[in-house]
Amino acid sequence: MPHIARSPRQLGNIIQRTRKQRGLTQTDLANLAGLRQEMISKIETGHEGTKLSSIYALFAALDLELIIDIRSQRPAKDIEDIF
Amino acid sequence: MPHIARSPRQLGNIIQRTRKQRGLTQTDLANLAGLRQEMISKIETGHEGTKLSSIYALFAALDLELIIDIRSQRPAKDIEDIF
DNA sequence: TCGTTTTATGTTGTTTAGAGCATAAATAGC
DNA sequence: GCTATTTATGCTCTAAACAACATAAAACGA
Repeated sequence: MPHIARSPRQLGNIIQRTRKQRGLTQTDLANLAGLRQEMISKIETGHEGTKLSSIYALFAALDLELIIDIRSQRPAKDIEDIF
Repeated sequence: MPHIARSPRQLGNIIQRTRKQRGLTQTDLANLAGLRQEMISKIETGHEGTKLSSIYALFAALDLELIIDIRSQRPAKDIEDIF
């Protein structure tokens, strides 16, 4: 199921949730993505300055995909990722 | 219609296309997003090092939304954003 | 074609990401 | 509770983002 990431904070939450679903620690994920554990920690807590390359590295490691859409009026269902 | 951005390059293409649909120049968009025209140029051509904050600023200005999904087997239809 | 607008490129200075390492804080298991 | 694991914080250093300004290159319109 797709998740809307309206902020780095929400993006971090989604990454964290996915990582845990995969049974990975921050260190595991860091190794998979070629990053460091400290950076995963920052990203998961909503770091604004993260680079695109880091995000894509994480997505590849977690098998996630980035989709862009028009911020239209969506079904109320999507009020799920608020925090 | 949603677009998959599998790389900064594709993300840049989507941003550029949306900007033109809105009838904006790079300078217009830069002003809207609080960035500089040179940066829009780099982002649209696929700059890997762009910061999340810049991407979100652009998305807000263009009324775009970021969605995360599992990179599952999608309908072949989505072979549209390849370049 | 010429002149204008738009986009790409280049430079310098400042800020910050991220590596690498240490360690503190928090969490989980017993 | 205690211990081990995991996550968060703090440090220095190097590389790179971004602002700001200039200007070249490209695209557009009469």
